[in-house]
Formats: sequence, structure tokens, C-alpha cells
Amino acid sequence: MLTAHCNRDGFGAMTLSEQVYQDLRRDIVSGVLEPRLPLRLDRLKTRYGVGFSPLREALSRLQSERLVDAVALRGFTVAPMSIDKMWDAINTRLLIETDALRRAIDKGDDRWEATLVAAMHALSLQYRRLPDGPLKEPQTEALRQRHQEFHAALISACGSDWLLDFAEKLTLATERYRHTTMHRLIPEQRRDLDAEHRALMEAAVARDADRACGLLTEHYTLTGRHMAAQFGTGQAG
Amino acid sequence: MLTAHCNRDGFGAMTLSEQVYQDLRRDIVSGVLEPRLPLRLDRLKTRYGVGFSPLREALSRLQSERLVDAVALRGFTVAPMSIDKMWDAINTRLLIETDALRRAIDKGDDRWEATLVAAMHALSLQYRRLPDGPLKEPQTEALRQRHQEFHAALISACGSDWLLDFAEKLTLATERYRHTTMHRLIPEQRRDLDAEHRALMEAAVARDADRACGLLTEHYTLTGRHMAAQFGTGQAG
DNA sequence: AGATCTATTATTTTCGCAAATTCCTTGCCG
DNA sequence: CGGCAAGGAATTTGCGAAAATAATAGATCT
Repeated sequence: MLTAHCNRDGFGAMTLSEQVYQDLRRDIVSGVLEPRLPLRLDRLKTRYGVGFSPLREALSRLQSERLVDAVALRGFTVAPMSIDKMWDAINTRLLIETDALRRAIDKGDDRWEATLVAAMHALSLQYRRLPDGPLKEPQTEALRQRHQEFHAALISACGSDWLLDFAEKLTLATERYRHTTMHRLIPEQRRDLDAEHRALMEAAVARDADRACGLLTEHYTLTGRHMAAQFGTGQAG
Repeated sequence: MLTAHCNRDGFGAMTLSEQVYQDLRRDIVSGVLEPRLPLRLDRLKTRYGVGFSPLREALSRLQSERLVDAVALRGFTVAPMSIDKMWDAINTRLLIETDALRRAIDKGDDRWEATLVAAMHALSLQYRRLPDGPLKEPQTEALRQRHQEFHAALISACGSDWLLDFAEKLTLATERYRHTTMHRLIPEQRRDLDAEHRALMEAAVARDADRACGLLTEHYTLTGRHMAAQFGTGQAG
């Protein structure tokens, strides 16, 4: 049905399992599949055009990443969202990423700095390219991706596979909440965000670990407050 | 073939998928399936007496937990081990668990203290029950489980699902290295370990967070050194 | 001999169907 | 009228066959 692209970058082969895993993950993170929605295998089968096996495999992985809940013999549901869960994800993310950031600042070489500056530039361009009104699908997706790449670049030189793995999972978990608020970002907020990221990058390349970690904490905390405010309005209780 | 017990505790139904996931995980952590060993589906099918579907599902979950590596269309292998990976797991575990421990000490109630004291007692009993010579299978497994339960109890009241989840995964990752050394524990080392755990528990119930975290760091670092020493002798380069 | 193409084999991945289990409805009895 | 059991529908789970892909061996050509 929508099996258009079969492999992505020429290297890794793309099995149906991997494809449906990524599609499902995107649809959960972007909110297309709402929290607590039961994921019936029949529906998913027709929706993604694959059989049971790849679906179950994808759902198992998603369960390990806490994006879906599973009860044996009763199927899968989209993991619920709440403000408490959001703050738990954000706080844990701060614990992980501030430590990773310190290590990256300590160990990062020229190549790390270059990647970071490039990611910052790409993000900044995308911020300025946005129209004034509310944002729509292709733009939010591009912004989301560049934002993610910036924060990944920031800690990429930390030297710990475990920290990078945890950071990635927490990014997905927090991205779910971010998606709601991204559409309503007013130009002023965008400039603030751009400035926050730039200050963060500058502290990192200046090798000022304390300042960088402080800015990162402030950045995530502020984003958390915005998301919490928006989340309250869109939900019942 | 070995589908003897179908559900364990009366509550959660035990699907074959879950069963083979736990069996596979145990065999990887305990070293029965050696690092880098290719996990051929045919072999596993006869070994665990299940079909393709539960196996693939289990392997997918194990991949998310970094116990197996997977390359598309080329199958699964047991995740490799190295001293660098061991220290990465230990250091990350310390980051996670010291933070979790501080929160548990801050928020833990009487019930938490009771569970902790009980876990310490069970662990201590098992340490003293051990024979003097080298340890064999049923004893190491019991010791492993009680040790794991003690450290789980320590942080159980931290209030963060993410921290508990990460701690669990890192426990599995480090347990792989611990298994090699457990058989060769001499009585003197056992008494030291028992004392370390007791001091840790006492600091926790005394709500002395700094001291408890210091002891935890010391405990894991010391264990790491032991494991690194043993690991070097058992491997080539 | 070395390299390249082709045929064969081994292995993974996917699908369809059957079995097991849960959920929902309906009818029965107290 | 309410609780409960039985039957049927819906759903998950598991197995083996079939399709797709990688690895291997053999043959042909330069």
C-alpha cells in the first residue's frame, strides 16, 4: 500500500520489519496514533500493508522503548501520556545529557565542533525560513529533525554507547509532547529558541562545561513548562 | 520440548514468546551463548523448541536491550564483550543509580526500608550458606538473583520509571561480566562483599545520601576491577 | 593464474492458516 | 431484577511453508 521506499541510504537493507517499526514509531511520536489507542493487528495489517510477523516484531521493539504497552494475549496499546511522565522523561534526559555533554566537551575534537556548528546552522536556517502563521506538516517535520540532530551532535562525542542509546530513547519520549506545541510556536518564541541553541553551541565550543550544562538544563526546563501548559489545554484532566 | 511451566505466578499469562525471551536472555547473560556467536534460527528452533515467530520477537527485544546485534537479512549474533564496554556499562550505571539512590533516600517510606532490610538479610543468608570451594550452578544463580534484588530494592523508591528501566538494562549488561567471576569467589571476598552491602544498606536507612552514593560507587568500581582482572585472563587479547 | 559470472545452497524474512485465548452477548436460574 | 454460565465472535499467538536474499562453489573467459 505505502511501501514506496525500500532502502534508504544504499547501505543497510530495509526489511519490512524495520520499515513498519519506523513508520509505527513516527506515527506514535507524532500523535497520529493517540495515547491509549488499542493497536489491533488487523487494522495495522491493512494500514501498513504487512503481515502479522513484521508487525509483532516492530511492536515488541516499541514495547522495549516504552512507546507501546503490551499485555499478553490482550494485545498492544499506545503508551499513555501525562505531565508526570513528561517531567520524568525530561529530568532523566537532563541527567543523561548533561553528563554526556560534559564528556563531549572534554573529549570532542575538531570534527565534533564542525558537526555541531553545521547542525546549529541548519537548525537556524530552518527557524528563519518558517512562515509567520501556524506551522504545517512538512515544516514541523523538518524542524523536528534538525532540532533532534542538533542535540544529537552536541553529545555525539561523549564516548559512551549507553549514554547515546538512552538519550535517543528519551528524545523519542519527549518528542511526543513537543509535537503538540510545535504548531503554535509564535515568531518571538522561535527567535528565543534559536538564541538558546546558539548560546548552547557557543558554550560547548568554548569548552565551558558548567555554562553549557546550565544552558541545557534551562532549555529543557523551559521547553517542559511550555509543553506542560499546552498539554493541559489539549487534554481532559 | 521444554514447555513445562506455562504461567509463573498466576497473574501474567506466559506466552511462548515471553518464555523464550527470558530463556534466551538468561543464556546470554550467563554466558552459555558466547559473545559473537551467530544465533541461527534453525538451531534456536530446536534448542528452545519453538517456531520462528516467538524467536524473532524475542530477538528483537533483546536487540533493543543491546544483548544481541542484528544485521538485516544476515541474522542475529550475541553482542560482543570487552573491558571498554564493561566500564561504559558500569560508569553509566553509577550515573543512573546514584541519582536514583538519592531520590529513593529522599522519598522512601517505611515500606521501602522494610523491603531493603529484607533483601539485605536474604542476600546475607545466601552468602553465608555457600560452601568453601568453587561455586556451582544452583548457588551462583541464587546468589545472582538475591544480589540483583538487593540493588533493585535500594533504588526502588526513586519514583522514576525511566531510571528504574535504565538501571534494569544496565544490570543485565554488567551481569554478563559478573558471571565469569562469581564461580571463583573466595570466602574472604564474600565476607567483604557482604560487609559492603550491609554498609550500603545502613547508610540508606540512615538517610545519608552522600555516604550511600560513595559506597555504591566504591562497590561497583571494586567489582569492576575484579571483573576486569578475571576477564583479561579468560579472553585472548 | 586471476577475475567474473552463474548455479547451488544456506539462511533469513514474510505470509497464510490453525490453535488458543479473551471478550461480548445471550439466556438461564435464583 | 441481578448474578452467572455457556456459546459465539473477535483477537492474539504459533507453526510451517513459501518467497527473498546472502553466501558458496564451480565454471568460463581473458
